[in-house]
Amino acid sequence: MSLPRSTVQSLLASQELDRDVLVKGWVRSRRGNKYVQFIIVNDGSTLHTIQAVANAELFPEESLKDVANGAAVAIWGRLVASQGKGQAVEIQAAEITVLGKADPETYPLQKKATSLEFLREIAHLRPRTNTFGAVLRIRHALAFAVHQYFNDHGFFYVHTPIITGSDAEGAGQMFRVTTLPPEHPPRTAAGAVDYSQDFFGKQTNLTVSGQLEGELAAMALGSIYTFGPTFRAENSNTARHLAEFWMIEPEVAFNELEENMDLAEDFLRYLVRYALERCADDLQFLNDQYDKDLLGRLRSVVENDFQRLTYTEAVEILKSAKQKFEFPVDWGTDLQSEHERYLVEKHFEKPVILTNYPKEIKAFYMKLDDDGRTVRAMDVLFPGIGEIIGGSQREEDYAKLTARMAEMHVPADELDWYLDTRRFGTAPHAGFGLGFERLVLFVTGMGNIRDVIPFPRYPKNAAF
RNA sequence: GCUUCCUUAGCUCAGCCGGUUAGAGCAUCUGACUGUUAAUCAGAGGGUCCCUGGUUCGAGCCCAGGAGGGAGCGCCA
Repeated sequence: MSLPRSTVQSLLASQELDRDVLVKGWVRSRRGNKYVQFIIVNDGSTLHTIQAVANAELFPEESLKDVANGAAVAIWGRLVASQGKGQAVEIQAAEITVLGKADPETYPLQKKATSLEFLREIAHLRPRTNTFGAVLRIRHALAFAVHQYFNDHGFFYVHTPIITGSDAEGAGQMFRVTTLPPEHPPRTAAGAVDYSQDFFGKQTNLTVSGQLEGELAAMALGSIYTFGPTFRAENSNTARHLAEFWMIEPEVAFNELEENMDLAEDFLRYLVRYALERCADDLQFLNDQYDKDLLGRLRSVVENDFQRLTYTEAVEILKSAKQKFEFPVDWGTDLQSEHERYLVEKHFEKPVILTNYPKEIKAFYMKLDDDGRTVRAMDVLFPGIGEIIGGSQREEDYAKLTARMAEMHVPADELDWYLDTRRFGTAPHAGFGLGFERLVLFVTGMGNIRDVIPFPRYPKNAAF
């Protein structure tokens, strides 16, 4: 019996019946009587399961004792049209081997649905559930689509460093990377920790963004993107933040804000369309189980243009809104979640791109508008998610950039390498950052970002 | 970090005004059933009521502190 293993997905789609097959997977359920037993198997290749039928002449009930929920099994048999009603095909089992037992008394997953909070505590086993199988397959498809899109559009994938020697990237608190002994680190004469004796001879951190390095690459290769892990040591306790997450950051030389928005919109639409086309079963399952509006919302994103408006226009809309807000709206302050939600979910009822924010509330590298008050920033806001993309046209003028850095107390000496792009052959360029988990959150309709990454990292939690 | 809610069987939860031996559904185990579809039916086992301290004749229930979890807010992607 040296039959190659077939996936459940390929067997369910097979037109070729009455042939010998081998399937390997994990038992989801076994039921029946002393004459016939039905074994339901999933192997992760698809949301769906295949049913193996074990007749008592070949398999007395005692012999199937270990074929319990959660056990890994190999089943040889004949792929046949099902006699039952719930499925088109099934396997008439000839031989069943238990590859790995799962004690029903202690196996934490049961046939019945359970809470996402409980599954978060057993994140090492939750991929075996329908929900997380679906989420992880969709996550894969979206990651693949990211590379597909950029490759098709002439972008180069650039690997920016995970460990960074700069702590001035301006995107939040960083995790320190060091090999110095925490109890007795070497000290300088002045008593400070002597990082010159550390592994890299200086203070190093985990990256909070690959953008600055991405800009360097874009100023040579033209169109680039990064797609890698990113770390923020911020005490953010929300359903939309992680301490470790994956970020996609395209950067394009010669692009200005308008083209940056075009790229963001086309890119997001492509990703959502890709998932709708490739992950129909998984999305249908999530739609039915969690969010009846999911598929409609995804189609609406694919079919409708995003609403573009400036920060100033948004403030005017919010000020004349009938709705009362907890926080007042005032030009110059950043918009609150409730304001963004109003614009996206109530006023426009579609994704919104907000541009030209006051310079005071945005990063130092964003290009100053001619009025000197606003910068060429853009935030893409999605229903239920909030900010899914943050980006800008970058300040390419050396004098203006260094002036902004001085105003915002960004140490220019540490970013001298970055300033070289403005010294030598500077040019307009623009880019943005897309939080990959926020994209997966939107596409799957999950409510908590901790449920769209296999092993979530957040304050007080680094299990597994 | 702030606000607020929650923590009772493996899971999801109920538990009245503080009062005898803490309950249900599902799961598990045993049995029944000739093709089941989250199979069904019958029975059984299963509890540190999150922890610590307090009030009380008596605490799952009231009080204080702590731990863990959810939701919202802030920071942002």
